[in-house]
Amino acid sequence: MLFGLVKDQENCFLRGMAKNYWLFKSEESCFSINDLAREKGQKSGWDGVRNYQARNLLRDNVKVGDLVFFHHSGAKPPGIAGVCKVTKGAHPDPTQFDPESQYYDPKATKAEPRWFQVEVTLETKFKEVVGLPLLKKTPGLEEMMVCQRGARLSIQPVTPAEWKIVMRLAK
DNA sequence: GCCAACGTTGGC
DNA sequence: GCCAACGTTGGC
Repeated sequence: MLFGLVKDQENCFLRGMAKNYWLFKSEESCFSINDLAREKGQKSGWDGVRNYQARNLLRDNVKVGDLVFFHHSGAKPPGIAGVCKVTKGAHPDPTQFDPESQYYDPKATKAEPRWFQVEVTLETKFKEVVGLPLLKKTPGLEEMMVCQRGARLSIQPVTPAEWKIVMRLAK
């Protein structure tokens, strides 16, 4: 399922067609869309991803120019808060080398980094968060990964059709 | 706070 | 390589 989607997107990329779409999850209390808005240039490295499947997507499939839904987890309600754009492709996540960081990984070395990040720049903050309950009851989003029970992956592919529907909900 | 779902670890 | 135990995520 996931593999199929990623494969499609890869093909898309190879054919030089439209950009890919993603959903990145962040705990609202940890790093919210407002935090991103306050960053210099409204951009930030998407650091702290410590899951191999998500890491692989970041490293291999997320490309400059791709568009990303900024999703707040742990919020009331959880939901999509806005859109950002990938402005720099995969590079080592610096927090893995920082003993002071909560994301420090003593097994990672600069020669062989284990974790990667991309840079995202804020594009749009939605007037209202598109809440997960609304996503779940919207026709056409039944298969959307974030709507699935137990879908913990923090970097998720989004289909163009799903993207369009969510953008319509945001207006 | 509960708990389901999922990932990781480590003994064997 | 299996699988039980444990830890984490994240909706509710």
